[in-house]
Amino acid sequence: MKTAELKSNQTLRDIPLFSELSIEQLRKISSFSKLKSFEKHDRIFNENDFYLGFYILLKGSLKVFKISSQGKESVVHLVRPLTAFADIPLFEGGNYPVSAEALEESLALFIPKEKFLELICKEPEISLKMLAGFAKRLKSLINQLEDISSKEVSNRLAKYLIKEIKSAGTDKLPEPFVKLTIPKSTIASYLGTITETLSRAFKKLQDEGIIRVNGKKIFVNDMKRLKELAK
Amino acid sequence: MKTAELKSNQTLRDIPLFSELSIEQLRKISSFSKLKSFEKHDRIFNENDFYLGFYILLKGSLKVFKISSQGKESVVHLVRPLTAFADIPLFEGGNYPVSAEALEESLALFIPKEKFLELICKEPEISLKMLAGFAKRLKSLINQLEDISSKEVSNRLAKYLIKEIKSAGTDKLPEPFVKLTIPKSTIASYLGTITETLSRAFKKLQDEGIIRVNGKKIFVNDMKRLKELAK
DNA sequence: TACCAAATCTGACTTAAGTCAAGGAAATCC
DNA sequence: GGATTTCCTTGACTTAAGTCAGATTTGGTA
Repeated sequence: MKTAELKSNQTLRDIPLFSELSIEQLRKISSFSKLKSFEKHDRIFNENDFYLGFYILLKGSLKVFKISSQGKESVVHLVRPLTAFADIPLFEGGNYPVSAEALEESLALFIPKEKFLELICKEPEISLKMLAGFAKRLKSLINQLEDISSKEVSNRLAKYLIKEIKSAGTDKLPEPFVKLTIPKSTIASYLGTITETLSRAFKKLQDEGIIRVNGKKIFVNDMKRLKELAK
Repeated sequence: MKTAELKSNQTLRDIPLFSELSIEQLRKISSFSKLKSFEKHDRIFNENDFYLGFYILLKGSLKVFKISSQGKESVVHLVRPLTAFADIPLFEGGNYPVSAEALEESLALFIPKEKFLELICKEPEISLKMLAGFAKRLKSLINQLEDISSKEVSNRLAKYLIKEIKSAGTDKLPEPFVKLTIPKSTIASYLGTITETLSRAFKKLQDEGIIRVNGKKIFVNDMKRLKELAK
């Protein structure tokens, strides 16, 4: 990890959390936050590390995960740019409750706890934004929980693929597709399963003619049936 | 469901969310909130109902759940007194994302969305409390998710029993115990399984001499091993 | 290009948990 | 207090998914 310079306040403006702040306030945030860059496989923090502050991912992607007592990894969150992570302990106290690792070369803004809490007290608008962000994640965790306990792996995979295709923007093409940018082992863990089972789920969807797998590229032949499986 | 009168502002003071407000502010909250009482099995709201506001449970207990497309119930949250529920859409918009049903005779305070959002803008202290509440639930959902995808049913049951025993306050007795107040079918769904499997998990713990089951009363013979299973 | 290591896939097997069907126990209601 | 319904348990069976071991592919690098 190395520390870099924040190029402009425009970058800060793009972060939903800060979108409505004045130039003055953005300047203040720049003054106490730090840009940090990470190589693939770099650990950003470990579960139980002393909590110093939270991050906003600017570039790249990373996984947030826990290691169970039997040593099994559970991916809790896949983080994409402009999203905050490790913000939970800001308000709850305690150490980092999870670990985070870069999945590719990444850039994140580190915001120290104390300074941010001072800011939030002066600028209550931010706490409403924060509440909206938490609310969204609560909803998404509730859905993940429901999915994992009521659907089988191929259904969860279908849902994951649809989301990925949507965010890739190819969902309106005659043959929608995605290139998977994160390792299948991470996807497996995110879907609450293991690589072997995920591999079989891919095969199942392919054998049924719903998708076509070409290495890391997944093409959808039958979006209707994929959506049917996902719900 | 019938509407009752709020007895005093002291009740409001006991709610963590409102613990630091002035008498004046509490009076204001009383003025726009409504006490509602529910019989066992009463539905408080249904998934997709138009969102009107959130609740704080004062007495009794209830389950918050979703019904999957195959008709299976997933209990997401078991609500105990002085806890807020259905507060997520306050900040995210949309309808109720879950359903809620009373597990016994219960009493809840209903707080309408618009009035509450006005209050929160004037009183930013409340949003910090709210953030703390959300943070706690995010952590707990992350743990639930990890448990459900990495532990087997008897381990999850062990963890559940320990929590119940702690909140019953009998954990320091020579033979800690709890009386289960909610139906086993609800516990099963909360633990991400079905009644038959839960029943077998109880039996397994009993056969191993860890607990003793007497109808709805569970006695712990070997707390050490129960804790071992739970982690 | 050829090599190596990591990631992924495949097959054979095991196992935890779900399904179905039936019986027993508890709670609830006249 | 007996009947009825709801809840819980048990047994036999099926199945989805995990385990283990080995083969294959891929990507990065010399």
